[in-house]
Amino acid sequence: MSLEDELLKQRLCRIREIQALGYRPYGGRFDITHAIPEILAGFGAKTADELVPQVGVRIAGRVMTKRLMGKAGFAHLQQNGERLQIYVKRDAVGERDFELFQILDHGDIVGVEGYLFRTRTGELSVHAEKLEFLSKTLLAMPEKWHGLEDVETRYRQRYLDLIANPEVRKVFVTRARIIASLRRQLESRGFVEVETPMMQPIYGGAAARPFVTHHNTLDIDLYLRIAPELYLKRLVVGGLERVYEINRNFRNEGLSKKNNPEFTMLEFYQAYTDYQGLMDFSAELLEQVCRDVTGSAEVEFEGHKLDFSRFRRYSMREAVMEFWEGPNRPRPEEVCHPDWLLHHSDKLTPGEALTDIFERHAEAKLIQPTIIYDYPVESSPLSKNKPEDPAFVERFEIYAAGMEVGNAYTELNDPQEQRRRFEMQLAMRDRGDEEAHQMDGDYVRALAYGMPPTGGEGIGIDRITMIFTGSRTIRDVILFPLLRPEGPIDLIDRLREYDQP
RNA sequence: GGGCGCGUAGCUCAAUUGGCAGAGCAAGUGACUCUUAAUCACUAGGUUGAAGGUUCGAUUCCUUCCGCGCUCACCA
Repeated sequence: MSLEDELLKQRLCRIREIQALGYRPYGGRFDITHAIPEILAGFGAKTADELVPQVGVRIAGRVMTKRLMGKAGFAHLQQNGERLQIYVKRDAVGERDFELFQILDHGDIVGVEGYLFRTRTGELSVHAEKLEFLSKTLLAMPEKWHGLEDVETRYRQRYLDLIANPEVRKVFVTRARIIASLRRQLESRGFVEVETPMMQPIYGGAAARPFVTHHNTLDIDLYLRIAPELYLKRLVVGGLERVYEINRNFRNEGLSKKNNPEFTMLEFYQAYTDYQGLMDFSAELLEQVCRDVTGSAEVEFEGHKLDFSRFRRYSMREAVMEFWEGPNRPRPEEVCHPDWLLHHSDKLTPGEALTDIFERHAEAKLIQPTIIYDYPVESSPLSKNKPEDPAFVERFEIYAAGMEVGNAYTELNDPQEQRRRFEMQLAMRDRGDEEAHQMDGDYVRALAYGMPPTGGEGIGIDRITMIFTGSRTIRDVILFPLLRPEGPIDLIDRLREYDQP
């Protein structure tokens, strides 16, 4: 019999002992007067004298440590990532509660009624007068000193990660604050939050391979969306002139430190502005997120201090010249010249070559928050051309920590030009490009009713969360990142074996 | 999908050139009414990810498979 098996049997026995003492092993409602973090915040600075007269409290939490010394003992209860000590003395709680305390295991969840005091060593603690049992753990907690290190277990059993590693909880609280900051800022500027289809008959708005699913009643294949873009712009046509969505996109592509197949995007559209207007707005938006989350306009990421109060701005051509690696740094006339571009890339068109060169030379060096603007038309079928240079579009991307975190452009609102762009994409698709856009007839029809001049932008929530939480991998900012399925969980068989009604 | 690396007790980690698989925490028993990584004494716990091979002998070397990580490709 394995040790784990032995432990499970012991714990199942404990359930009967708990019942024999008159407690429910999986208890019910327990009204608390304070959450543990509230007690620490409200009373953490009070001296022993200031805790007189007695401050009565009812608290609840998970037993994380326990020190039993004959007829008294201490334990730390954890709630919402913070710990408070309780002192349980037989003379104070009575025989029955003390017997319960003696058989508590690490990981059990209990309620405690008592009063606040300071121990001889000065730690704020609850002097217990009554215990209630709330929930039994059947499995061993991770090691109390080192926590849970195994990355696979951390991702597969995130609940254990959250119990054992308080800093993990902070990452996800910060993620929620980032999203709240964005919502607050957008709402204050009159943006309306909407939800558009996740399941789409035609996928568009980005270049990516989709996931396919099937609807039985209609007997049609549907795609999980790769972007909400084309639906949000339909709404701008309909008069929702400031509109946004924060939701999941799905792309059937490889996994990496920066990519998870499902990820969260903010997309917003604002009528009557253009990409220049959005550059200023983006810088304000992200600086405010940084201030809301860190308290300043700077955040530390892998040894760099990223300053969100000063966005740098380069055109893509300027960036190639500025960040060129090696000798023969190109001159302005070279980065504009098709022959030079095609000579320095194996791509087939000057525009694709410029993008390729930019990605190879510059992208990883864009550590400080940076805006790169003016993209070649080839990779941007939904953006408006630059009037003075139709080979380029009014588009920019936001980089920070060497990652692309945002993408924005002046929206193409000419239906005739949009039809031509879609047909170019169809030609690329015929040549085998799976990621080329499909023709979206209804989207062109919507544009044909007239869409106001509009700027639109997408910001990768997971990636900015990485930056604002100092996370090296996207898996550390997604609660349940995609892993290969685990196979049968043998706990189920063992529970069945030991099941006694 | 390619390359490289890792997988040892529930958890965190050791194990010399291929030579009896170990420690701390967690668990069990006992002592202890201000401890805090509680302490002290004793006890138990392993198909070294799986299968095969080389060898007198494999955690260690080889092959295949499984899982994870890094990286490249794909992709923002």
